[in-house]
Amino acid sequence: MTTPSGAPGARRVPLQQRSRERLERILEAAASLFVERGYDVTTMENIAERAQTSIGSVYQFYPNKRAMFDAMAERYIELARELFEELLVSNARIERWDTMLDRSIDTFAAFERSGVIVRAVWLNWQMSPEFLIAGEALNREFARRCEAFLAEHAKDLPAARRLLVATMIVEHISAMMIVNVRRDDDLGRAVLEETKILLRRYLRPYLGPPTKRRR
Amino acid sequence: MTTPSGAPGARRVPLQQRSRERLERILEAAASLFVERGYDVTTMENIAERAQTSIGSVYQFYPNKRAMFDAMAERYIELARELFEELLVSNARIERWDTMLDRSIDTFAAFERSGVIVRAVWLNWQMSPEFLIAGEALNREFARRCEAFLAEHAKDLPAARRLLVATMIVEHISAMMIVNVRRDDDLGRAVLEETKILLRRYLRPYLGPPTKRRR
Amino acid sequence: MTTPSGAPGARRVPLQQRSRERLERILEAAASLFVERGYDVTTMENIAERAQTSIGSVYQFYPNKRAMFDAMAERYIELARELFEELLVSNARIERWDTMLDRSIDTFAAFERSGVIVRAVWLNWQMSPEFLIAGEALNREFARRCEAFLAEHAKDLPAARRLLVATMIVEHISAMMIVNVRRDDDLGRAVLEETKILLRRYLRPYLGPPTKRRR
Amino acid sequence: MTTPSGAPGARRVPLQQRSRERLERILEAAASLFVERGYDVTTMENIAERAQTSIGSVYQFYPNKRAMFDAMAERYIELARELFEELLVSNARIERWDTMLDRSIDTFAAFERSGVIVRAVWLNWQMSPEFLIAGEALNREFARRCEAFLAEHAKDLPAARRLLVATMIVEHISAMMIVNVRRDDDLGRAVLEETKILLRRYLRPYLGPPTKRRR
DNA sequence: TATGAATGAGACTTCATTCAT
DNA sequence: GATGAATGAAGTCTCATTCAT
Repeated sequence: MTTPSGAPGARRVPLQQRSRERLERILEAAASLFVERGYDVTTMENIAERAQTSIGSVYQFYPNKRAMFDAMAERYIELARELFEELLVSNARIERWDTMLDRSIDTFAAFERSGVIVRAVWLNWQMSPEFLIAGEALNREFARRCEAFLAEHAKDLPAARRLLVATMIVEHISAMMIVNVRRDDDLGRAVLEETKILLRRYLRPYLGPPTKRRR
Repeated sequence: MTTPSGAPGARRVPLQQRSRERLERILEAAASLFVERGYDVTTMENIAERAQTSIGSVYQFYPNKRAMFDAMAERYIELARELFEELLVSNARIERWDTMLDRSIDTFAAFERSGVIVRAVWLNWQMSPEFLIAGEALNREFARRCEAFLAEHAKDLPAARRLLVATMIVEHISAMMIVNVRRDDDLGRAVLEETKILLRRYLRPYLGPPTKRRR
Repeated sequence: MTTPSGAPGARRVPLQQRSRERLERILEAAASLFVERGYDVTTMENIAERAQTSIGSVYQFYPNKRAMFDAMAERYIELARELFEELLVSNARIERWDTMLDRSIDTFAAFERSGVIVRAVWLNWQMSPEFLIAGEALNREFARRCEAFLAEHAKDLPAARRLLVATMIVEHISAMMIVNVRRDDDLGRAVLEETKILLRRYLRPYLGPPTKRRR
Repeated sequence: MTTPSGAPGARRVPLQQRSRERLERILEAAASLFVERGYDVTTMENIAERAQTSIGSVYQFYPNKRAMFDAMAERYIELARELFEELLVSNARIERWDTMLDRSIDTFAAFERSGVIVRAVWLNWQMSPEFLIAGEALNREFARRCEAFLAEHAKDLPAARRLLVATMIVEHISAMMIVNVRRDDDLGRAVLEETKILLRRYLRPYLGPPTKRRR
């Protein structure tokens, strides 16, 4: 956040072509290992090896293992923020809430599939004990936004239940994202698709038939 | 499996009152740490300390950390098996699928709340990189059973989609169990309750109105 | 040496039948393990197990592992001393040095074969780094006695070489005893027999033809 | 065997001057401790300390204590093999068996004195319970070679006794090598010299007067 | 006294991090 | 910068010894 974009949290911002490539290789290597084995179990040696560099080079860019993850996380957040803005804009034009839901899930899923780094951050936020708090905070944040949406659109939902329903949406989508990231097969993709149906059926009584509602 | 219940996989099965208490303390300590920090990060020293014993005592009972977890897992499986049998019996008497669903979720939730050891096993199976495979295998097994149920009851569901819907049920419940275990507050419990509603709405088109179906 | 014979170095001198038996069992168990695996590698647990007692009982008799070995060693020394006296007496009656040599080797070999405890002490004195000094001291002592014998009988041997020849006798016999203890087959026994021949041939130039020499 | 000489079985083969020195220091430190205290009793910490390095450095080169010893052993074997070939060649030119014997003993003795590593391997093969089997196998191998020699040259020795005499030669030389290694004083060296005499006298009846025999 | 559980010092080993080349 | 060797704190595990029953 304090460092310029491109290598947030990094020790040194590489300007040379060579260095930038190396940094990218290191980050990808680390991310893929974090996905495969988890943050705790991955060693710095592992990372250097997969990145085809020396361990010294890894430390050239990041002062420690945690900083590396944090750098990924910042990149994740930055990308997610952009995505979210776009999503808001594009959703603003949509009239039906079910389409918005589909669109949101698709967008999020596409994001999660967009790179190892994103996957690594998501998976470890959600699953590594080290980062549970971060992951939960994130979900809470999402839930708050959802709640706002419900406040505006779910006229049939009592205010007292709004947070609950919002949490449901977030946690179920979040869980299915993990399934999606972990199972790279057809079923994984199908589950995501089916989740749209599931949520549509779940939310209908709260949001009403997905006809044009706006104004 | 060959050792008596209560200390499967153990090095030594304590018969004295004192020792049994100590073993229980160690197991509880380990389990609570596994829940709080995760399996990988928890050290044997941590466990001994929280159990208020020496590290030597821990090793008296289990030859290594993994064996300890496995012992918990065996206990989990044993209890889960019993529970499952009971559930089958009690479900057999129920006519409405939505009641069965509620009952199943309640039973599972109660089980998960029944002790730290159960929680530790569940959480780490689902979340620790060490055990991901075990956790996935377990979910697959559950899905298979669900599939069989759907084959019998979900007349409106094409065979090709059965595995998908079964996977949905399992993964969503499983995910909410994690939420339930992790958030020990009211919202945690409410989420679980709401999941019953969610699944009822989701499954209705497949299983029809929850009227008496049997014969 | 300070404690009464029967259990030298022991914590407690067992008077009861039961206890004496147990002590004997422990000592035999320890000795056999010391022979098989060596002193360092043998654990107190191992000993208790093979003696079919508890580890507590072992400590009832000996305050620590070393004390156990020392007790065996004292027993060894005591027995060896007796043997040596007898040997001197019996050798006194013999006129031919080769017969004396044979007799000595046979006696020593028989002694070494007389029990595990003796074997354990010998082997570990000669081979365990822990006890090397003890073993070397013992050999030096033997060599000194041999030297005295040579001084009297080996008229053709210059005084300057006496210690050397004595050392040769001791070290070669000692080494063959180890072979004898380690290899319990025919070859092991044959080697010992052949060593008599070897030493006879070696010593003849120093001690002259083995005719009656004694006045 | 696949790694270059100097660091067989090693984790990492150092190419830098500095590292090679360090490795050598570690190996020497370990060897000297193995000689002084024996393999079992020597700790990795001891080795690091004497080598004036950190324990981590020791593990940089060898994954564990055993691997370190094995590396030494490989070096020993390699050197011994060369030596043996040379010995065969040089012996081929010699006509008298006693000269060959002397030469063999001298060569072996010089080898044993050539460095701590060699001494450490020999001593521990012959004495540490961990390696007894290796040591015995080695001696058996030597004995077999000796037997072959006797088959060709000891016309007066019945075939049935060949193995025995070969075993005698090997075990006696082997034992004296241990004496030689352990006692670094004049007597130690003298014993070795005297052993030549001993074996000459012992073998003469089997091999005849040491005149030219060949062809 | 016999038992065996409890203890903890100390050995082995890994790996994040530093540092010399 | 890049490299990879060096470091040592920290974790795993064993086993001699003590202690409660």
